[in-house]
Amino acid sequence: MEDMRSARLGKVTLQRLALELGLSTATVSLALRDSPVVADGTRMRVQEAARARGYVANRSAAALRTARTNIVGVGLHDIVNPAFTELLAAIEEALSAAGKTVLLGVSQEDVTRQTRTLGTLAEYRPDAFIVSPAAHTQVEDLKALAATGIAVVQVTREIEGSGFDFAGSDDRAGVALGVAHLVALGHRRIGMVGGFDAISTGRKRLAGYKAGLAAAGIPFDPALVMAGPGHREEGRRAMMRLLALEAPPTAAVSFNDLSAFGALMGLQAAGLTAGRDFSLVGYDDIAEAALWHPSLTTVHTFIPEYGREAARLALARMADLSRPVERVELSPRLVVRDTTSPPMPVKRRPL
Amino acid sequence: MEDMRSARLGKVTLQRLALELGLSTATVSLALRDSPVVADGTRMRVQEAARARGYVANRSAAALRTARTNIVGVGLHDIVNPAFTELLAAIEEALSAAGKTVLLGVSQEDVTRQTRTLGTLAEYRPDAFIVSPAAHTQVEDLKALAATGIAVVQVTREIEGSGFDFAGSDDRAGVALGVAHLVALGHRRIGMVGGFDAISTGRKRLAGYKAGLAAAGIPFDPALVMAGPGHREEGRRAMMRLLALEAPPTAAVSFNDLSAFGALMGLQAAGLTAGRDFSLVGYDDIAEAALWHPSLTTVHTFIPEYGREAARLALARMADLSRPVERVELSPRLVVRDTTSPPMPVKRRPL
DNA sequence: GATGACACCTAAATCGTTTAGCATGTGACA
DNA sequence: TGTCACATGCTAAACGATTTAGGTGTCATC
Repeated sequence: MEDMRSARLGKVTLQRLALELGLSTATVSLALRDSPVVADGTRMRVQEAARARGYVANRSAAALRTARTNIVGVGLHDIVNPAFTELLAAIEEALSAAGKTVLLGVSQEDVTRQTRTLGTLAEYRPDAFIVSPAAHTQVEDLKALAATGIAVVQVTREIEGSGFDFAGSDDRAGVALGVAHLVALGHRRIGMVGGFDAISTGRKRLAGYKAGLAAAGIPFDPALVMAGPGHREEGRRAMMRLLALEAPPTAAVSFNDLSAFGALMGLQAAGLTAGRDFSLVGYDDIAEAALWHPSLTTVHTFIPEYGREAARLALARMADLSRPVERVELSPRLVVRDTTSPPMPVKRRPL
Repeated sequence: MEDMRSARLGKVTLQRLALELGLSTATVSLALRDSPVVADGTRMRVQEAARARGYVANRSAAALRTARTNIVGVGLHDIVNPAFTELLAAIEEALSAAGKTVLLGVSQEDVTRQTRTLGTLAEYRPDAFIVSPAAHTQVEDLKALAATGIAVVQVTREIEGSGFDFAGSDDRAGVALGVAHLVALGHRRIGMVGGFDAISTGRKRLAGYKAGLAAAGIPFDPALVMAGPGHREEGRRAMMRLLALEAPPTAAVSFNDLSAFGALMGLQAAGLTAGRDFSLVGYDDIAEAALWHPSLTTVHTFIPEYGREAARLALARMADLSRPVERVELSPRLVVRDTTSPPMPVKRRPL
């Protein structure tokens, strides 16, 4: 009884298929993969039988033999932020189109968890890793991944000096664009909401902020920088603190759209209207940005594009481990919507 | 230095480790997995050596031998909708805590793509599948996955009569809650935005809409149902169409928050204010709902909770394939915010 | 009729683990 | 001294695919 069931449900392997067809496993294997060395008739017979018997290849076995898994490990520090969801979706789509499958790991911005997660992923011997490293990741953490000859590509964030491929946006230029826009509108006192030192994007975006100010000849005032992770809640608090300053800014750029949304809430809570009483520029241009009320002026960073680039880099590197390191930094574009306007002409507060 | 040496000496495998330690692979294997049959001293020696040499187990080999991969295939029809992102994040977290890794597949609501994707995932022999099936998925499509003895769990959506475990929200009750809320506010003419027949959630939510009306003794009017997928853009169009009716509704429930956001935009475009001129209830309560302006009254569906439930069901079923089928339907909760209010007392339009 | 050339297929050796079943060594005990 | 029990490790056979290095049969050519 048990036998019958297991016989019926019995796993159909290459060997079983070969047996049933009176062929060798070699021929069946080659036939299934459309090798030109097997005769057309045989190939069709094999493929037909495979279909009929519901044969499903066993990648573990193939991987063991070939040292190729067609798996790409994708390690992100967060997937709930819509920006990273878009990124993940783009990476998944591009890889899947190339016949690769995504093995997912999420670090939650925690290096310990990242080490554990990536270590586990590594046991599956992915052909490549695409990683957006958690804050405080060290060069060695990434190097360890590459040690076994696995391609490693950084996306969005990078560990400077790691020497791995990178795809992301030119964050420095991007935030500078936002500042330039505010300056052009007439703002001189411009704050920054969110962003922190422990990640490359934080550093690059802060640098962009400073560069933008410098280009306009505006001195940098550290009091106007409200560092923090890119959360909504954190953005709200940052805005409250900006508004509570002795000499509050009339405008701000922010680390990402999420913190900008929080900042918008902060403005609202303070009875101010963005785009009239205060100007705000976001970063990323996630779908929500256009729909917010008022709609968010922000910097569009082509996330799906650089997600696809990351996939391309991974495919290229796994094809040739020794190719020159490639960095892809897409130029962001300013998208002017309703949260920016010239500064209020007169009194905002008793200065 | 250490790295370079091990890199030069080639891949460090169990066998190599065994050789270097003067032990058999059997012993090393057992030692690494803390088997009690190996002496304490030996175990420590082995584990120390493994650490020192940077040994990374090869899951393909282990999987081949044990027919266990510790992989769970997660097939979603969409990951960009924040509701599914939250779901994915919850599933990933729960599985990862149980030592399982997520192999991701996205169907984009396309059965053909789903078949291909899940077929590919199957080659990796996941211990279980957690699936939110694309529209028009047939029972056989899922059965095919389970054929090889893989645990299959449905999440969010289900294929009725498939006989697989399921975790989701009680959508019928949920939407009925929303309708009841509108009825209690005094609305009698209530529309429905989004949702379609080809998916179980569409059917269940429509049923909830009808049930809600019936409970209030309000006749069902098919003209008030604007079916469609749960997109923002589609919600906007649906609202425009509702407002263009001869006798437009004074309120509506919607298939999900995304279509509700679209509907809010539609209202705004029509110069109406949600929560004053028109009442709207969303579904899911994604983070964005509370932040929208005005904030969205919606039905909270405990997405992370049922994501975790799905993970639990998958773990349970992979431990015991013959356990009784389990369905988990969490009861949603109405969250009243600012988009609902009593109907405008007098004229809305020339009727 | 020997000789290749060619088309097609096969035997067998891997890949790195796990595990059933057996071997060895050591004391305790009769 | 012989026997038993126990602790500890080892041998060897899987697992299911891929691939190298042939093997076999057929046909044209010299």
